[in-house]
Amino acid sequence: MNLSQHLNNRQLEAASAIEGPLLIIAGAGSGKTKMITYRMAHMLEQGILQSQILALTFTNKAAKEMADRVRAATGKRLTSLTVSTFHAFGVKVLRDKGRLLGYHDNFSIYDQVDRGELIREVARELAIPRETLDISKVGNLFSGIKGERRAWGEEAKQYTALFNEYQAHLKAYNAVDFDDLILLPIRIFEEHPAALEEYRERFHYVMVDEFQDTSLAQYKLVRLLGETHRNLCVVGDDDQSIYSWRGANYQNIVSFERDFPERREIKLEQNYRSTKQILQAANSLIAHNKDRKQKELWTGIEGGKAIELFFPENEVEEARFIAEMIRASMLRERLTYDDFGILVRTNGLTSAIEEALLAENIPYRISGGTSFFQRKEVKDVISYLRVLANPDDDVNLLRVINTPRRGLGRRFLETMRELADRKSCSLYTALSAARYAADSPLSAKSVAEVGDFLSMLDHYRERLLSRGRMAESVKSLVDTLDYWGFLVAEYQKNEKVARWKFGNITRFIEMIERWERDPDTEDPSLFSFLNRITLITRDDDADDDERGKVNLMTIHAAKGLEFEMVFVAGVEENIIPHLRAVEEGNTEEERRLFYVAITRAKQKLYLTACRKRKLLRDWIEASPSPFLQELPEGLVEQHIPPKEVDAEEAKDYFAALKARLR
DNA sequence: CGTCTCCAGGTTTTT
DNA sequence: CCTGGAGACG
Repeated sequence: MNLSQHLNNRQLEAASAIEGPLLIIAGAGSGKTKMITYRMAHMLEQGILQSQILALTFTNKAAKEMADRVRAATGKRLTSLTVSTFHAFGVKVLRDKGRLLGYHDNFSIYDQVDRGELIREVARELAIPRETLDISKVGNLFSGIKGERRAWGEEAKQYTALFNEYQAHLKAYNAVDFDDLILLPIRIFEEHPAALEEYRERFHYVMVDEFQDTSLAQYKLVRLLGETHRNLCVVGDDDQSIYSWRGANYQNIVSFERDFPERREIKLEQNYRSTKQILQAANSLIAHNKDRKQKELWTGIEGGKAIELFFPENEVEEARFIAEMIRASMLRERLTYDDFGILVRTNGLTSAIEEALLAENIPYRISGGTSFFQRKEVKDVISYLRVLANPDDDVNLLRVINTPRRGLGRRFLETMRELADRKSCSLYTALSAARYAADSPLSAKSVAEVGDFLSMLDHYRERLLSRGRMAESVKSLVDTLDYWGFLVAEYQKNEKVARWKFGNITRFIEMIERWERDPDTEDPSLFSFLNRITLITRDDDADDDERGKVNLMTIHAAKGLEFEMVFVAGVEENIIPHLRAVEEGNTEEERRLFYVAITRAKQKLYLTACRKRKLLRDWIEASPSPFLQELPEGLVEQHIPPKEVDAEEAKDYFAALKARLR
């Protein structure tokens, strides 16, 4: 393979530096993925074994894309190359070595919904009044503490007892939360040097993509693995760090420089994606951030068109404008649907746009929002599977014990929880005991119901844990539960909804079947299936029929993607930058977010800022985003409809914008 | 004792 | 607009 044929000098330098620590600062659109692909292909060509390489990414999509591209470049089957997200890697380590910390390999993984339910449950046990507890806030606090990005401050201290109980419950349920997937591997490696040694021996070459999005804990994990052989390559762009709320800390770039002083540093600054106009706008915007590594992105792409800024009356107008613009440009510019990206700050902003696209008959795909696996009906089935895999998982047992209804209600559960607390055992154990106990505190009717429930679980546990034909067993389970009858009863007024929901379950079962039959699935067991789907948010299974559609998504979801034509909707104060972020003092991150949005565009960028917008129930006046002032004058063509000019003029900001236009 | 119905409250980004 | 909790009914 001749690298210099495909890569520019900087890229070539990065791709050929295999030994020793390497820091690559890769600007937006600088051919990062290409460089990584060739770097990996080059490594394999140099005789490095697939099994010696560990590549860590942030999203499943990125992992899949990287593997696909390396496969395409080398033409090899990648049987033992590890390309995985941090969390998926954590699962692997935990399944491999979790026993060292007392975990069984059927552990459950809790997402933040489960986490919230567990916190609620623990708070109930500790008799903490519900109204004093903001579940999601406490959940974030716990996550922050576990990820070492928050300390036990004054206001946090009041939750110490709750936290300790939360942790104890997780352990008792043989469950881990997302933070544990990083933390527990670190603990395993710190407490069991032999395990660490084994992993260091195995992975001689470690690579991290989107390094600016790693958390402190993730960096610690990577450092542990790479400390001895020091073949650690990290690739990132501090200007695209947009996940600080989830613990991402681009200061890790500085830490890396400190921990690996002999590192080489390479900057990729040539942009192959966007026109001069777009790149200039992006550069000038991001220059307003104080805290960044100096770099100057440049492009050779000439002949670009102006960025255009429109001010629709409200979000319905905005959506219609975008839909019409797409229709018109398809003909004019000879573009196809998938050349368009519509980016928004929050998921809530997609609905008006969806409606307009539907009305215009424009096929679209939407990513983000509640994922397929979070839908209630799917989650119900998954909860059953989790309980079958791990009966001590109280959170999931609670979710299914009365769904569909079997007359085991609030009072019954209170009795059972009391019993479980008293014997300090799991609910499942308490149920099993109550079923046969002579002095059972339950009514005969409840005992009979519990008996049926447990027998049913036993039956399906046996079926699902023995190898093979999972999909069939799940289908049978759904039939036995009469979930269809349950849905019909639940949505009497709306049979369509019931049918749609059942359709989702059918789809879910088909997914199991496909996964089960896929020869690439290493371990087609219930455990590995459950672990896998917890870590999938987007429905990445459905990528075949998604071609030829307009892409509607949040800016976060758009990172790493590019489109010929990009619309950024809702470029308004309190949205970009988001009000909550500004309150928390994260304006710089919001600027980076806008930077990411702008740099997705190859040829043409449209920005829209509504005059009015419906918030909750009422209409509010909206103002254009202050970031618009940071774009260079003359680059942005502004379209203010003449009739609108007087009424809003009172808004001084708007007047300022208008003045600049003339 | 369990279920149904109505009402209030709340929406940043996601592995 | 959807969810979770409180109170009425069966």
